[in-house]
Amino acid sequence: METRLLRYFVALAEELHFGRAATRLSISQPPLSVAIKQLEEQVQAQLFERNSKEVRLTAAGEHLLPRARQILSLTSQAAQETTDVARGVRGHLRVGFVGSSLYRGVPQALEAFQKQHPQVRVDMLELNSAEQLQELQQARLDLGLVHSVQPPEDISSQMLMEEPFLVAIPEGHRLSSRKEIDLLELKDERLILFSAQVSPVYHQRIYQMCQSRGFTPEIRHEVRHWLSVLSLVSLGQGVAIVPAALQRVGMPRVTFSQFVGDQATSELLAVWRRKPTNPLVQSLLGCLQTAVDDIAVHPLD
Amino acid sequence: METRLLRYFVALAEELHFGRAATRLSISQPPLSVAIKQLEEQVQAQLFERNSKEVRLTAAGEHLLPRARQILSLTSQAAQETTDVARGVRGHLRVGFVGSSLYRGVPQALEAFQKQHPQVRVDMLELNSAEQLQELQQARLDLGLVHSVQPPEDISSQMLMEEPFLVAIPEGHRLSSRKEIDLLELKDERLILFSAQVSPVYHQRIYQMCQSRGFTPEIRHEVRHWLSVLSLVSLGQGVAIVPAALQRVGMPRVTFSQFVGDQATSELLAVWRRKPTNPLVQSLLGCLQTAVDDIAVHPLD
DNA sequence: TAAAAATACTCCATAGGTATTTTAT
DNA sequence: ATAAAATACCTATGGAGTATTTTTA
Repeated sequence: METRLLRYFVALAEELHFGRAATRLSISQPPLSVAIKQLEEQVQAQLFERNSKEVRLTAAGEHLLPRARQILSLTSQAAQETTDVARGVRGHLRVGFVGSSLYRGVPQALEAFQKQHPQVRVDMLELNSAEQLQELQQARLDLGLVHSVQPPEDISSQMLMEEPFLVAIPEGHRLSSRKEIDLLELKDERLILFSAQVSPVYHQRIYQMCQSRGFTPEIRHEVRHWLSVLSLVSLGQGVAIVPAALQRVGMPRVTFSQFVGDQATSELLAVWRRKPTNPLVQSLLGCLQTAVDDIAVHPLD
Repeated sequence: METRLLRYFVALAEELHFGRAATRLSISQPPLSVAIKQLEEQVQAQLFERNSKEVRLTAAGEHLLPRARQILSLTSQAAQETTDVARGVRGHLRVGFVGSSLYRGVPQALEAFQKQHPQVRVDMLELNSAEQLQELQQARLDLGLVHSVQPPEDISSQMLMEEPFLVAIPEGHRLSSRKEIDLLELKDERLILFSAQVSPVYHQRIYQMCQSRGFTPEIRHEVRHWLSVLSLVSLGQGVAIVPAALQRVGMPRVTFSQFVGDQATSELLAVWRRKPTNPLVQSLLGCLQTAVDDIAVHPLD
């Protein structure tokens, strides 16, 4: 039962006149007669009771009509939607992100993207970098927002931002309000570290920074969320080495100081499958880059 | 977007291999390549990312796949159902009936019919004879069960049963337990008549019976349901002239007597549109005739 | 008798086949 | 180097057109 026959059937059922229905279909009357006969043979059912004066639907025709209409409408709808998905007007994106990206413009980027693409559903999944790469390769994720990694061959990546680590210090601490701090000054401080389990990349980088400066940091607290890190600093439980973006959280009783000289940086990368290319990924990437750059331009507003 | 292309698309989406999909579709590989390309042009979307080593769905393809499956399934379902409707296996019947038909085997006929056609929905509408004819002609009814009428040209009819009128008399009444009664004996009795509004045919016939015997019946009660007629008789409010089938109700304290000689009969006719013929109508007619005949054979069991 | 559906036939578009080329790993 | 998709080309089915016949109200 081809779509064409259903289209002809619906036209005839609505006009109840072969000539008029044929005109509406932009064909001549004989092929419509033939087509209807063919459809009737295919379903082994007479669909119309007809003579030279009138055309009426049979019970079987009455049964088919609403179904044919539904099928035709679903068909054109599916075609239109598919076009829209290809155009990037409509669709579904699954985006992974590391927790710190929330303080680096990602929420703003999402808001802008949703405004541009109201028909697109975006699902956000908080995962660490390694997990995101895995999910990407299994095509369970369309885009990842990760810390610096070596992306595999079939994964593209784009650096969104790179920012220095700062020291977060509680007010009243001996180092508080210092403009610059040497990493070595933190030697005997209680360090609040982000969980190695949740972000091994970050954890390892801090560790290596200290080691290369000649000391092993004393780890007191290991927490699973950046807000917890800042909270503990705020409560005077120690100092923390955090990406600069964390300044924007506005946590009370916490001051931030730069390191003397060049230090390792915290990176935010977007990663996605090289093929097949989902046009929405490119579009979202644009929003991300814009939002991230905006954040960088107004570092403390 | 023809059904054929959707079939090919689903096959390829499931096999993810042109050769295997083509085999499954019983065609060769090249026409499948051409067909997929054609579909992609129609929806202006690449549906598969493909090279000589692998075939994968794009986001647009992922979007289309479930919809294509649904459309194909609805299509074959609609075709099958339409065939069934034409065969009389499945469908929908709207049946009108006059109240008295409930005591003439119609419920039994329906039960038998439903057993034979579990996929058929039967809607019953209690209407008087004239209303049924109107509804039939507007195709809002498939079958009517009416009292004797002159059916119009485009309406077929079949006499289901014809039975004498009896006199229903309360126990203890002077005429009670009489085997035969002359109509004239009812001259001064209080007659309980069925509503002229609900059944003008019946009402008029009783009236004419009396008139032709030389008297005008005294009308005391005019009720809208046969059970009400019998109830009033049972309560000693009068006598009634009722179709013989009413004996089967088993109303207590009511006896039934025949009229002397030939009297007018109460008929039950089935009526239906001559065209288009719904096969279910013929089938239900068969059940009705059987059930009605059964009733006639066992008049008092 | 007249309006409309069905039939007869012709033509051409296109679905499908075979042979071959291109492509990507 | 090889497996697999794309392309080229041919054939034949069948969809659509015109002319005509049949049907029935």
